[in-house]
Amino acid sequence: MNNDTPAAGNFIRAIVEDDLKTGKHSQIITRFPPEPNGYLHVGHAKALCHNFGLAEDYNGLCNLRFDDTNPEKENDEFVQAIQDNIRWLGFTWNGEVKYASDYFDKLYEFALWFIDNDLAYVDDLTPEQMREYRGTLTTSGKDSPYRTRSAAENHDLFTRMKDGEFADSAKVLRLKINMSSPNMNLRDPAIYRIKRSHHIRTGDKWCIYPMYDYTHCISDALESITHSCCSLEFEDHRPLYDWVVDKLFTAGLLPARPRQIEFSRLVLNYTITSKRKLTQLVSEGLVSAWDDPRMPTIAGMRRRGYTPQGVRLFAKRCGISKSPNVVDIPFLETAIREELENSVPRVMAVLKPLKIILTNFVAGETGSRSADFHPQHPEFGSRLCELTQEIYIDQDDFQETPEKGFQRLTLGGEVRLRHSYVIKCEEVIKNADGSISELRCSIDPLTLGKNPEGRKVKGVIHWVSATKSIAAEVRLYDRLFSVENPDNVEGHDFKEFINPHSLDISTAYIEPSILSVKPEDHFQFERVGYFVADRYDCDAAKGKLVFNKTVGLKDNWKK
RNA sequence: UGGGGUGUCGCCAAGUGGUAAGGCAUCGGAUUUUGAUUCCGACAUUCGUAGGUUCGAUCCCUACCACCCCAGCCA
Repeated sequence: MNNDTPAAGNFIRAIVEDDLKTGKHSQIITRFPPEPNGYLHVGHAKALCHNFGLAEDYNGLCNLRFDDTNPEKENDEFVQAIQDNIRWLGFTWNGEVKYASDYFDKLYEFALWFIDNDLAYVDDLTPEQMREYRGTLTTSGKDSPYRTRSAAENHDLFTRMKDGEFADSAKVLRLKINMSSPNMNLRDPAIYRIKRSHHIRTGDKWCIYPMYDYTHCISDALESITHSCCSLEFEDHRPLYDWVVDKLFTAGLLPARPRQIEFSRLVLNYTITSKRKLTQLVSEGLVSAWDDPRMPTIAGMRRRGYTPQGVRLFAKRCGISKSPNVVDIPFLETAIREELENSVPRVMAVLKPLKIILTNFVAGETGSRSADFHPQHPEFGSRLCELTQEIYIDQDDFQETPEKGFQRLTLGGEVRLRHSYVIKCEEVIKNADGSISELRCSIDPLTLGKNPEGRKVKGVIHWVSATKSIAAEVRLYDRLFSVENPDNVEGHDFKEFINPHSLDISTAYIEPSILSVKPEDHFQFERVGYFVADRYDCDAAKGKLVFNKTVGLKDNWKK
């Protein structure tokens, strides 16, 4: 089994344990707050496993809250897909799905409260002017001329903003904090903008929308979130988070004061996790869809054959810290493979067929063996591996003149047919162009279910009956990008690095037991790798068999 | 030249004043009708660098270096 490392003591768990021990909280509540502007990817999977995992492990709750404050980019397809992904990973959110937009009325009232307490003002500066007034990283900003408007005037103006009296972008509501703060986030951040855009939940009710920094912390507090975990880039938003929450909490308007804790986001080499760029791959048809098996999306990984347990194992192994969490794809693949190892049946399939005629095969006399679907798990059942006179083996398993160390079939050499006899290659039949067309081999009749006497046959190869095997479409995947960091190569667009060989479709011949396959059934094709029946295209009843290669087997043959 | 972070084995990652967990990878070896799996064993005298405090420092102090984030009416 996978030696599940104990949920590594990470620094956030240490904080949670301490809060529980000291009685600061009797129960923790975390939250996962995706913006529905794209599909969830492997980086979200890490964050999601952390937030939901924390709740699971400490008997707490985890809310699912869509951060739907920017109607221009958000849509319902994403809302649905995200929920599917989370359920698929096996997590359950607390109560109903929540939306930041559930709090739009509250948020509006609080904005008025900030205004009435002289902590917010309506600003008429244009976006360009605002940028100028903000100053730079090294120079202080300066106050907007509108900063000194009276509370009454601001109250009136903001009300009219809401009522649609002003054009989009004509005014914004800003918090009155400190224009010379070294922290840019505190230089009077805008918290409301005018934007006439149809919202997936609230329709056309609003023409002003609250912004992230203002919305997120208040939403957390309204839900009594105890630990609000996010990625590192929000570290210097924390003073703002605390500023907003403290003001409202002190005034008795909020039930809790959540704590924001930041950890590093996941970086997977040879892939991208920018939602904008993933969107581009889909919209430009560079991949088939968001769930293309080559996509690093949760939906893509699912279609590729990754399992929830495998993804969760991966996330756990990545850990939670504040140092850059850069990992290689094999690290992900190992977790997937490891989890599949003991949970899926094995069958034989030949991807690049080479025909063999068994010269001394006698129908009705030459025997066949029944074999378990998993060597360590007899409970998976068994099936007959029926030998026929003509079989296919994989082209890679034969070398006329073997290279050093090759222990498969050679001319004049012997090899074990898995679950069947030892055979010996007597003759190589070639085409006019010199390529091999078929092999003539003889069976050693004394080797069915037992080792030959007096000699050792080391090699074991897989095979299928040429006449009884089932042809199926197999989709072989390789990494989508050919460089480690496609996102970040100076002077180049990430699309230049798309691997032209990331998808290879071919035909495989699979043993007949495969006929009972159902979509999303996982298998190990022995000696080849793990495959999954495509969840949409595989339909055995209609005679259409389609398998996606999930991940190859480890290959320790050192050439 | 501002602010916020991070630097522990090839990659993740614990630890934190008492002499470096674990996982992945790698390398040996055993078992094996999958060159898979499984199993055993090896794998940082050293914690970005340089000083300092201390009986003792990866952990405290000082300086330095490298890298990441921040100037959206995005999240």
